[in-house]
Order: sequence, then structure tokens, then C-alpha cells
Amino acid sequence: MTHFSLPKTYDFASTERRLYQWWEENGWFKPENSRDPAGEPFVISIPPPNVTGVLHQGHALFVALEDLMIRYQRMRGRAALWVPGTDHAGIATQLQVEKKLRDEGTSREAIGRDPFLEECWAWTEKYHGRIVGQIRRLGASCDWQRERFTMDEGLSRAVNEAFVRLYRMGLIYQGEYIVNWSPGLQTAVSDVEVEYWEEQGTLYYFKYPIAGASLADGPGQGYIPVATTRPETILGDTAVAVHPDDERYRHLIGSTCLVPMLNRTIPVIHDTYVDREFGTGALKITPGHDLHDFEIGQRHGLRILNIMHKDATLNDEAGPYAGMERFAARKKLWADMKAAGLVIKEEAYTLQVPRAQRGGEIIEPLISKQWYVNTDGMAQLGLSAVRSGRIRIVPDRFTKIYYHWLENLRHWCISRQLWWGHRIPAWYGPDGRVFVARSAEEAQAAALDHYGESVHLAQDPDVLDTWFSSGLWPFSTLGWPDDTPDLRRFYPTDVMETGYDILFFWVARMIMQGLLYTNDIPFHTVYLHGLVRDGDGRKMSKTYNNVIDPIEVMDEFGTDALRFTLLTGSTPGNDMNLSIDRVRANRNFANKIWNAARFVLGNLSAGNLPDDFAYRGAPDPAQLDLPDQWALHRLNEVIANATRLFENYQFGEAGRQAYDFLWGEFADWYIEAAKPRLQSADPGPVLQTLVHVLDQTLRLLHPFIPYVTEELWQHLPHPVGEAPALIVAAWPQPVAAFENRQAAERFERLRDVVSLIRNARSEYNVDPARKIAAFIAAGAAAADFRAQAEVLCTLAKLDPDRLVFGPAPAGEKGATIIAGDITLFLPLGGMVDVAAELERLRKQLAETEKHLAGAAARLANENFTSKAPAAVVEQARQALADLQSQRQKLAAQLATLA
RNA sequence: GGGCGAAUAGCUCAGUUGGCUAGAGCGCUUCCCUUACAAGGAAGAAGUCAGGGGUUCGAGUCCCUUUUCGCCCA
Repeated sequence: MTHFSLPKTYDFASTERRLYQWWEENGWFKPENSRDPAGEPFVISIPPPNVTGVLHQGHALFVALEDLMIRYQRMRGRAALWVPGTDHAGIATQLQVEKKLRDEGTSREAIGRDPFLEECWAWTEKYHGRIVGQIRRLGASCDWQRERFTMDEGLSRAVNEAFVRLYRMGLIYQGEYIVNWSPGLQTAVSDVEVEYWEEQGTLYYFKYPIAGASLADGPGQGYIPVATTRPETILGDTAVAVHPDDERYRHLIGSTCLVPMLNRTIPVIHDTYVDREFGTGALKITPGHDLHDFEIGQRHGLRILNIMHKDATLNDEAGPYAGMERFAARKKLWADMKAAGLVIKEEAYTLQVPRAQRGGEIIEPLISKQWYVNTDGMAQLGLSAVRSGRIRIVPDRFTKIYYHWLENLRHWCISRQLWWGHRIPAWYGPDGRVFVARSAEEAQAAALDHYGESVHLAQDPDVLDTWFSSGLWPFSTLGWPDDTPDLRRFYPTDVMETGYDILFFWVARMIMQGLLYTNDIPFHTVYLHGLVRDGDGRKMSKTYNNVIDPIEVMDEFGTDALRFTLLTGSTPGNDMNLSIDRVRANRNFANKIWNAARFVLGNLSAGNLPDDFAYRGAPDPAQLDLPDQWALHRLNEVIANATRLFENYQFGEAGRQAYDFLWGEFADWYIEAAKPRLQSADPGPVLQTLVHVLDQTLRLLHPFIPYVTEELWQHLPHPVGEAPALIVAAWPQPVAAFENRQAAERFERLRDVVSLIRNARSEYNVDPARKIAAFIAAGAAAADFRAQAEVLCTLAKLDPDRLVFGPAPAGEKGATIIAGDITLFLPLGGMVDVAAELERLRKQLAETEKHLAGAAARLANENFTSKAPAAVVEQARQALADLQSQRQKLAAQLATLA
């Protein structure tokens, strides 16, 4: 027997790094080293974090969840593969590098494209280790040898391949449309990268002069009243629209208006898009600077006028306002219009301001030439994959949101005017002809073919939306477009676990692109988690100073504590509030497990151990006593529940059940009951049970809290042939031979009586150390009480020498305890006075009467007895009988005292 | 405007095929350093499960509705 020595408290700091390294060195993160390497794989692709980012609670939550699933499936025997990697995060990284250059007194424009990209690569390499190290610290059992980066050579090839294929399918095109333009970032962004902020603004009412009339002729004659939230766009108007059925304005259709201050002539048109109720009922049309106006302009063949430069200053089309910044121009123009008598009024108005998701700058809709993906067909593919059930979204309610988004999907603007990213694989010939190709060489060859001579080709300067490469992630990380062994073995993957906030950005696009390129679903299940907020439910933000840094939490309480808190404190798809109190409590839980194990291990190394003791993997059912039967029966139930809950993605509940079992049942009752029995002549079965239950519970908890469970499991004895580590040990299964509901209920009756004795002791302030006498008339349970006398005495602090099985002598002073048909008497003498005892028993009687009334009423209802399941009715009958017996005994005892 | 979520003990939250007297952690009260653990143990107080209506033998759970808060989409 090995010498036993474990510190009194669990020291996670000295454990975590060592175990992680040990797991990794032994290759247990690799599917090739699973228990059945040729068996069915289970695969998750990591949602790649921003390579230059720092760990936040969102990362901690997804790592905890995905590692939980991976560890669970690995223990179940699947060849589990978790593919790690990072994302180049185009805009975010470029902004950071630009800031660095600014701090150095230079800029990307000054140093040029290639040196800038070198800076980006250096930046990326510098920070890559930080985020990856932080993810490892969370215990992530990823196969690091398969780590990928969205800009690495293979993935870049995948991006080019995808682009070329889409282009050749006719699904990629270039066009001049309204885009969401970010003047600060100097790039277009896609629809999903725009957020609409509700802000207080102004609705500006003004007069649109009618050519050839006088303003004095009034509304509908001299001018058309129009309202706008963005007066500066007046300068780009190319029409005024009214509703065809609007009596106020219909006679003006076909006439001409004059653009204020510019006196450009524009037509009055009619369109049913116009909302007669809103504003003045007439609409100014600016096809160059508003999406809806653009669409109206298309319908009516209106001229598209662009009045802005890319930096949101006005261009020459704005006449006297050229060169002014957009908001300065708004102010100046409005003042000028006021002076010219064109202003009607200003009205406070709540508007939806489009702002860049990154940076918060006001987005300017403007016309520009961009690359688009025609998503019509892909959207249909994406819809049918979920509608048919091939892909399931958990929780289910997000399915509707997914449908709605795909059903209303507009074409995807994929070009970005950035430098850091996948450069668009399109080259232009001298005459502007486009050659889309997988490489410059391929483009050159195509050009030679076309022109008959070698020409200079210029590559498109733009890069692709980061999400374009992310959309390929589940298969590009496995080697696509090559037909690699990994792709064949591990694709499609199993679960895509990520935040609901990127359902559109990422999940939908992976599904669409997966179906299109691989002709298969990229995963069969989408599991969505919510946001991690602070303890008071506020969004964590640097401005509120309420950010809870996962690293600091792990430093203080350990990785297991953080993981368990995140995993048990959240339900699928719902936001969670992270409270430090809870983390502390879970740190205490880790320590509780630690000490429960110390107890077990201490007894294994104690001198009273049988010489031939060896843990056999499970106790012998024939040798079990009542507490063992109870513990093993409960273990069976917890295993079955936890497994079912895991299969239903109810991880939190699975964790809580294991927690409650270990602390509330194994530690609080089984270990306590084991103490006296370990002193007996044959502690073998008790030891077998202690080790077995602990071993199995550590397995159940391992996916949640991998470190403390592995550390302890390594100290436990194991039968020959057992796995070398908990991480690759088998997930528990219920054992039929331990199924014993009846024994479990008998033990629980005993447990209830112990609680009642403790309660009485406490009520009468009996010194906790004092052993007291007792008389027990246990009725049908008498045999159990006799058999478990030693356990009973230990748990309830009874004096075994003064424990009498039988009715109490009449007239003695003491406390009477009644539980169903069991009556206990504690002869506490002077500690108990009649008044207090009467009060205590009356209280219990009142309680009993209350429940009895309910139970009786239920059973009196014929509908209940005939319609409810037999088991439920039987249970109710049993409860009623117990309550009746209890009432009768309470009443009798009260009568005796009174 | 449309959709979704939340509302359960003082606080933070569980409670998923409807079925014991609705649970946990923290906090609170009383007692205990009992040889696994004071990061602990024992006992206890504390809830009209947001309001109203309905379905059902039975509703925290399902349906309708109202209120408050939050999110997504337009």
C-alpha cells in the first residue's frame, strides 16, 4: 500500500499546469490515442478567437462547454477531436497595427502595403501565443498539432478555391450598390456589421420648391413639404416622390422641383413605397445615399448622384458645400435654407442611427463598387438543411430566428478596403478585363490565353470579409480543398458550439458554404450559448469597469472553479450572470472533493486494512450492507440522469446533480455512515464501495472540473487493465446488480430519523458532543434500526449502551420524535420541559395535518385515482398511510403530556 | 411595427416528456475547531413561483392575457 499524504487543501496552482502538460505529452488530446482509435469520431471545430485578442469570459464559457463535450465523448469511447485555431480578424488587427504605427509617428500609407503586412504578421505572431496560452490554461483538450490560422497557407488556398468556385458558378459579381461605408475605417462593411442605435435626433421639415411656382403659393402649389433626418443628403436628391393615391400631391406628379440651394431640377415621381402617414407624406429621393432610395431610383431610372468622398466630406457635386465634413455641411446647409425661407420646422425625433459594430462610428450609406456573393441559392440550401432536420439548433427557439434571417437575406458584400486579410483573387488586364484565378500564375496564364501575349495584370487591392474565410472553417481546417485523410475521417464535424450573437455572422455562413462546397452539412448540431454578464446582469465593459478577467479568477480560485461556475450557472441560449461568490463556492466544492478523497485514501493506507485488500473495480453485491446499497443505488440514478442530461445538452443540470450527490449524499451521509463501519472486523465491502463511488463520481465530474478529478483519480487504486488516466477512462454506466430502490428507501427512512434526532437535540440545546440515550420503537423498520444501530449512534450521537429497542417507559421526561410509524424517545430529563415539548409536537402535528388534508383530498378525488398513473396513486396512498400513522402517534403523545 | 427571452427565498440562480411538503449557493440566526475538510459540520428562519384567466385528477412547468425588464429583426 502506498504511503498516504495529501495536503489538507487542494492546491490547484501546483496541479493545473503539470496535469495539462502531462495529458498533452501523452497525446490524449489526439483522436489517434482514444480508447478505440478506429471508432466513431466526435469532432468540434473551435470558434477561432481573434489572434490578437485577450481572453474574456465569452472565451472561457465556450472553452468550458466545448471541452466538456469533448471530454465526455472521449470518455464514452469516441475518437474525439477538437480542432483549435485562431482568426486573423481583419479590421480589429489592422486597427491595432495602425495604432502602433501612429504611435511610432508613421502610417500604413506612409510605409506601403507589403511592409504593413509584415507588421501585421509580426503583430499576429507576437500575440498568438498569448491567446492560445490562455485557452490552454482553461484546460482545453484540443489537438494542438492540428491548430490552424485563417491566414495560414492552407486556409488561404481554401479561400481562393472557394472564391474561384463561386465565381465560376456565377455566384460572385462586382457591382455598384449602396454599401455600409465606414468613413473612419475607410472600408465597406456587411449588413450584419452594422448596429442600429436608438438616438435622439431631429426631423427637419422644409419646402421643396416647385419649378415655375412661388413659395408663397403654399404647400401643394408653390412647394412640396418634405421631412428628412439627414438634410445634407438634399444635395444628392434626384427626385421627390409622393404616393400615387395621395390627394394632396397627386396633381404634382410629373412636375419638376428645384433642389434647395443648388437649383438643380428633379422630377416629382410616384411610388407606393411612400408612407403617407409619415412626416409630410412626401419623400425626397437620394439614390446615392440611402438604400431604399436607391431601390426606388432603380425602379424609376433615376440618376444616382454621389455627393461624398470616402472620408465623408462632400465632393464637388455639393456645390458650395464641397469639402465640408458631412455634419458641418448639414448645419451650414440648414442655416442657409432657413435664410432662404425654405425651412418649415424642426421636430425632436427618435431615430435609428447606423453605427459600425466595430468602433461605433456612424455608417454612411453610399454608392461604391464592391464584390458580392449571390446568396439566393445558398440560403435555400441553408434553410432546407435545418428544415429537414439534418441540422438541429439547440435551443430550438433559434431555429425560427435562423429561418427568418435566411428568408430575408440580401446579397453579401464581401470586399473590404483593408490590407490585412485574404486579398481578392481577381486580376485586371490593361483593358480592365477581370481574371479570377487561384493564383497570380493561373491568372497570368488566363490572360496570355485571352490577349495572345503577356500583359501586366494588377490584382484587386481589396481583401475579403473575415467571415468569408471563417465560413470555410469546419472543412478548411481539415484540409479542404484537398481530399485529405482528416477531411475524410472527421468531416462532417459533430457540434458547432458558439454564441447566439454570431448565428448570422458565422453559423449560417458555415452552413451555406459547407453545403455548397462539400455537398454535406458541416455539423449536425448547433449549440448556442448566451452572453456572460457581471454579477448584477450588466454587460461587461471597460467603461463600467465591471470586467471580470478570467485569468484573475483562475489565479484566485482555480480553473475548475471558474469552469464549474460557467457550466452550471448557464442554460443553453440564455445569458448568465457571473458572480464571484459562486466561483468561490465552487472552489470550495473542489476542496470538498479533495477532502472526501483524502478520507477514502487515508483509510486505504491505514493499518486496519485487510492484508489482501485490492480494489476490484466494483464492490461485490452479495456483501453489501444497507448504506452501501443506498449509495450504489443512488450512484446508478445519478449516472443515468447525468448521461441522459448530457445527451440532451442539459450540461448544467448534469453538473448540479453530480455536485449534490458528491457533497450532499456521498460526503454528508455515506462517508459519515462509513466511519464506524471501517472500525469493524471486515471493512472490505465499505472500502470497496467508498473507492467505487468516488471513482465513478470523479468520472462524472471530470468533463466539468478536469484538474482536481484527474489529480485525485491518479491517487486512487485501480484494477488491472484500467486506463492510465481519467481523461481517457470510461464514462460510468449504471450497474443492474446495484439497482435497489427498496434498500435505498429504507436507508432514507433511517436518514430522516437521524435528522429528526439532530433537530430535537438542537431545539433542546443538547451539547453536540454529548451522547444521549434513546428508545426506539421502529415498527416495520425495526430490523433495519437494529442492524444499523452503530451507524445510527454515530450519526445521531446516541449512546450505544443506553439504546433500547422498544417503547419508552411511562412518565419519564424527554423528547418524543415521531416519523411515520416510528417513535423515538430521548430521555433528556430536565433539559426538556413539558411546555416546550408540547409546543414542538403541536407544531409538528399542525404540519402533519396540513399535508394530510392535501393528501386525503387528492385520494378522495375519484378522477385522481382513476386517471393518474398507478405508481403516482400508490405513492400517494403510502404517503397518506405514513401521515395518518404519524398523526395518530403525535396526538397520542400530546394526550399523554397534557 | 414583428419576433424572442426573462420575471421563483434578502442577493445570484436551478427546477425540459405536468406528479412527493418548490431547491442550491451566498447572506442571515443558533451551536460546534467531532482524528477528510472552518474553503468545514449540525440545526434553523426565509417563497401568493410577476398579476389575471384557462386546460388538467393534478400547473413553477402547457395555453391565453396583462405588467415590467432585456435582446434580435424591420
